[in-house]
Amino acid sequence: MADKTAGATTRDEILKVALDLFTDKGFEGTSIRDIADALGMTKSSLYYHFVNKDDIVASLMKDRESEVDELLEWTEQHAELNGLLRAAALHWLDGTTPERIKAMRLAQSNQPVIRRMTEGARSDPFERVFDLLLGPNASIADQLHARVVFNAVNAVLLASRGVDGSLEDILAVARRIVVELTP
Amino acid sequence: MADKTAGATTRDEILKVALDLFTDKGFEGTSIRDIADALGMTKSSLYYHFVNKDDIVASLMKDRESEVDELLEWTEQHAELNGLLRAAALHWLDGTTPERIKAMRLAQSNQPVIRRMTEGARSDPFERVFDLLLGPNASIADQLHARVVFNAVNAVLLASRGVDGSLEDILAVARRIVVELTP
DNA sequence: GTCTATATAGAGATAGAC
DNA sequence: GTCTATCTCTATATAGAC
Repeated sequence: MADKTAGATTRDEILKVALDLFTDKGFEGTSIRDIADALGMTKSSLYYHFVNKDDIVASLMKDRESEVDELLEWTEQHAELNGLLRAAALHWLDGTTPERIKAMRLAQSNQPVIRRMTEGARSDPFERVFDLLLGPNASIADQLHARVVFNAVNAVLLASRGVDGSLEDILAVARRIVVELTP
Repeated sequence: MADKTAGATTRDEILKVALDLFTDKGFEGTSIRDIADALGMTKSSLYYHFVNKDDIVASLMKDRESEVDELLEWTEQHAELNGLLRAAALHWLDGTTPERIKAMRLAQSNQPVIRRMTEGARSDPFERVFDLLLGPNASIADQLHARVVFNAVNAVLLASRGVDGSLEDILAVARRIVVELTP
């Protein structure tokens, strides 16, 4: 796409640094100045690349949208499968990259901000996936259970404070959980 | 303790309102003014009851400390039990009150703030519990898995965005998850 | 215990030169 | 594309009267 010659493009560098800071200190605990300092540039320069602070985190989230669309498509194509919940959850798991993990951490660290920014947005494609997985008559308990299955990676991330698991460790445990929860 | 005559004490009223706002809009997304307005008083009045904004959220968390201490004690007393992980997780589950759930939501909504406020504090008693549950030679995977088991309620809460489950629904699903994960 | 008034600092954001 | 300088607003927090 872009004419990437030597290092990374400035915009990508900004996103990279912002992702780390937002995840660690929180969106509102991170000032534009913090990001600029970490990059060795001034606040003003950031506004050349992004119209405002929200725009930075919006860009971070936009990068992941297509993945959920792909999941929805996959689920539609396999709607008749037996054991669809487990299969879909494992399919989602198999697509988990380090980038997605970072985005998950970002979202977990900034729930109120993400909620604010996504309310009024397009309807969550994840909801469509659950409709397909569960059918129209699922109990509340089954709805909750299915969501936990699908959020296995999130659950491991949430629980992993204090343990320094590698990406492989996290995915392996998430996979084990998915299997144990879907007999 | 306090001479509670008519309504709740003002301090408790403040904590109640602050808990809701911090959970919904986030700690830094909620101003002292927001809290004061919701209570029909002025910002200054809040500073009579709490030395600063951090103090409010610190009080909120302090209220839960004894519960973890109790869990640690229970685990020490049952250290020789077979199936200790499941038993301890279910014991923890059985002590889950609406107040604890709210505290969990607060913590999940404000991870960076909580981290900042608890770093350098006393060592997490939860860590001691996991030491007892796992022993010294547990693999990273087993450590992660045990933490997920214990965080079943958190996992359900995290996954339950978009589903309006009652307290009973949430606890029932969490219990089911604990059982399924601990054969 | 609650108020009015105010101090102070830091945030996000813009203008305009280079 | 990055800078300096600056604007403006809002936040936390305090002083002191009642």
